[in-house]
Amino acid sequence: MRLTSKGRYAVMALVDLARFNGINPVSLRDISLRQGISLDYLEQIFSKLRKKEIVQSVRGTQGGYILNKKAKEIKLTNIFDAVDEKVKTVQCKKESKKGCNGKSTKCLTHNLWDELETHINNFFDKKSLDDLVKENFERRL
Amino acid sequence: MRLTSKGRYAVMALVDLARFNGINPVSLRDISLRQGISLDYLEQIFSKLRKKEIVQSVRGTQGGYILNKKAKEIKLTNIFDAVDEKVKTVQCKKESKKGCNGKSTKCLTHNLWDELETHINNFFDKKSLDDLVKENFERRL
DNA sequence: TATAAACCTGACCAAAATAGTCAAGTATCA
DNA sequence: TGATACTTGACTATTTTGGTCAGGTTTATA
Repeated sequence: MRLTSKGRYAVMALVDLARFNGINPVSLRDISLRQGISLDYLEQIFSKLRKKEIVQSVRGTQGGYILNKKAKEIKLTNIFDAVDEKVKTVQCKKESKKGCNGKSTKCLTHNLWDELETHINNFFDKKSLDDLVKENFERRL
Repeated sequence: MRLTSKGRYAVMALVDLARFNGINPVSLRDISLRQGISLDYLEQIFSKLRKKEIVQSVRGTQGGYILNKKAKEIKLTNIFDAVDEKVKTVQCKKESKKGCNGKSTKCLTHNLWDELETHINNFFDKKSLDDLVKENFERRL
């Protein structure tokens, strides 16, 4: 089981954005420099975040991104969803008519992974971007 | 984030083994047939399980494997540990002297992954092999 | 004691996913 | 009109995964 860095970068970038979120949009270039994430990669990530309406883009000089909702309303689940970072457990549905392993029943661990998914998602559902900003900078927005 | 099937197979095989655990050892061949897991792959997995003393092997004709502890005492954490299925989150320690991303401080999500790891491990610490056997076969061993 | 069942080990490999890079735009503000 | 910044899509090297394959060793039993 691994957590990929795409999800991690997305969260880092958004915490950074949330922190500097104000009157002016924040450019990806600034985020790239502060967080040490390649600009090209950030663009990929923010493209997805924009499509899921987590951020808004502002084009042109002095453009950049702003949060589309309050930091408190953006849950980590939303972020991971946006960048296709899901908790993928068992792919028991490949041959849809059969159960796992091509047998006629569910595999012995089927329910286990379902429970785990729920467990993890609960964790991410509770955490908001605002929580992370507070934890890191010890101040309210 | 993904869960690999090695961990899943290990759990499946052990649930099967726990169910048929009795006077005679259970052969990998039987497990392979019942669970639809390749024999070669099972051997790799059981080699690791044996090293971590989760199972014992019995050689020779009529040989096979038996559980080394009571099913109730084998937690899923132990199983995943044995097959190197860990919750790997951030590898912030690559350049050990620096923080994440080569910066001097921890990355903004460092604590988050720590918390998540704890959260997931709590889940696996609570679940025992015996729980899974009961869930699947609705009877006590 | 021969033999077959079963364990044991390590090397090897194809496919998929990851973690990006690169190139070529388009939009918009100053 | 030029600079800045977003936008998109193709491409790719590396790593991981999910196994297979070959060649053993051990031991119960016929």
